[in-house]
Amino acid sequence: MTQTLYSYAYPHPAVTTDVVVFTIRDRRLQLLLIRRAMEPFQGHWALPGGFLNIDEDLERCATRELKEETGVHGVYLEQLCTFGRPGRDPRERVISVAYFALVPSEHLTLQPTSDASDAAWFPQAKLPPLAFDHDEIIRTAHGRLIAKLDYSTIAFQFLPETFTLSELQDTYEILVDEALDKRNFRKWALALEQIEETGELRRRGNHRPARVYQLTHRDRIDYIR
Amino acid sequence: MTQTLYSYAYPHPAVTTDVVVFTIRDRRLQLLLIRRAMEPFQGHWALPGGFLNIDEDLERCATRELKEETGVHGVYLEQLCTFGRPGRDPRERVISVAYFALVPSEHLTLQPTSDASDAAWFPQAKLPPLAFDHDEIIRTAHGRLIAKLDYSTIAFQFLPETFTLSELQDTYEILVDEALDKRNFRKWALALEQIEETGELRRRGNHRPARVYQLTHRDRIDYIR
DNA sequence: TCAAAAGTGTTTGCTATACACCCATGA
DNA sequence: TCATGGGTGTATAGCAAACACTTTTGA
Repeated sequence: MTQTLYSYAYPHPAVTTDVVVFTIRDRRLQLLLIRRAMEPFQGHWALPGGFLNIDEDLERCATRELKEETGVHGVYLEQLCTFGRPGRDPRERVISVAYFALVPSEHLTLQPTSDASDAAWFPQAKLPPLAFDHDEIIRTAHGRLIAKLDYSTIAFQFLPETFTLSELQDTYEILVDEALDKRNFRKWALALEQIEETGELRRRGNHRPARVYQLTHRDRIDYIR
Repeated sequence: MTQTLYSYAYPHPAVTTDVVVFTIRDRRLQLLLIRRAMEPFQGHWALPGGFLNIDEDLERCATRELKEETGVHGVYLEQLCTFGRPGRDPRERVISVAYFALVPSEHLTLQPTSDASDAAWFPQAKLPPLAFDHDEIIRTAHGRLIAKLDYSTIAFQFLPETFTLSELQDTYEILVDEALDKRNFRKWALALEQIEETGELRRRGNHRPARVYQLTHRDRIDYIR
C-alpha cells in the first residue's frame, strides 16, 4: 500500500477542533460526549471534534465534526479558547481550537456514526473520566457560560423556537441553581426587548394556558446591563 | 545543501502566535507593531509573533516572540482568539493563536532584533496598512479590551508599579474617551479594594503633591460589579 | 370546586450620578 | 499671592429586590 506523505522543512503540529455542546435536559445542564472508537483513549468519553482539513475554515471544521459524530447541527457556536499544551495528545503535538455550543432543550436525535461508537448526554455535574485534557476544556466552557449569563442573552439559545416565560425562567433557575422571583424575572425578561408574544397560548396540564413568546432576533446574542 | 524534512500522512497547517500589545502613550491608546524584514509582506507593519516551536507551550511562544522581536517582556498576557481563515497567509495554511497584552505607560526600550527590522508604537486610531489579517486581529483585541473595562480591573495593568489616582483616572478617561467626575471616580476606585496607599507623596509641578497608590495584587485581574 | 400553573404592582433599599469648593505646593 | 492640580461630601434619581393574591383552565 502506497502512502502519500506531506513534508515540511520544520515540524508542524496537528490542528483539531473540539466542541462543548450544552443543553438542558431533565432540569439539568447536560453536555454531549462521544465514546472514542479508536486509540488513543479508545472506549473513553470525549468531546466531539477532530482534525482540521487543510482548506477548511476553523468554525466549519467544528460544525462538520459535530454533525458527523453526533448528528447535531444548526446550533449557536462560539469560539472558546485554544488548548495546546505539549503532550496533551500522545500521538503528536496537537493544537485544539475549542468551541462551545448551546442547543435547545428539545429532543435531539443523536446519530453516532463511524467516527464515534456512541454519543450521549451527561449531566455537567456527573461526567465520566474523559480523554485528553477535555475535562479542562469543559471547565473553561462552563465558566464562560456562567460568566456570560450575567452580561448577555446567551441563555436564550437553550430555548426552542417558541417558549413560555415560565420555561425561560426554568432555564435560568437551572443555570444559576437558585429560585428566582417570578414577577421580577418577568419584568427583567420583557425589559430586555429581545422577545415578543406570538399571540398563541400553550396548554400543558389542567391549568391556565401560558402566552407563547419567541426571540425577536433568533441569531443575535445581545450584551446587556 | 541537505534539508531535513518532517513528513506526515496528512497535510498539517503551521501554527503561529501573534500578540497585540497595548499601552498608553501621549494620552492615546497605542499598540506595538514591527516592520516585517522578510516576505511575505516585506516592509509592511505587522503584529509581533511567529511560528510555534514543536515542543513549546502556546503562551510561551507568544512571550518569546514578543521578547525576541521587540524586547518587551514581563507583561500581562491573555489569549484572545484563534484566527485560521484559509488563505490568510500566502505561503501555507497558518493558524494563528492571538494574544493581547497590556503594558504600563512607562518608557519601554524597544529592541528590534534580527526577526524584525523595526519596532514602533502606533496610535490605535492611526494604524498603517497591515500584513495578513492583522487589522482584524487588532479590531477583535480592541473590542475585547473595551468590553473588559466594564467588568474587570484589566485597565490597572496600564499603570506602573506606583501611581496616583489622577493617573488612574487619566488612563480610564483615555480609554473611554470621555471626562469622568473626579469624586465619583475616586469613590469607585477605592471601593474596589484593589489599590492601597504606599504612604508616599508624589510632587509633579507647582502644586499640592498627590498620594501614591499601588495594586494590592499586582498579578490579579478582578471581575467587578 | 379543586388543583395547578399563569399572570400582575407597589414599596424599599441601594447604587450610580450630578455637582462646587477648599487644600497644599512652588514660583 | 497666584496658579495648578489634589482632595473631599451630600442630595437625587433610577434600578434591583422583596413580597401575595387573583385568574384561567381541565378534571
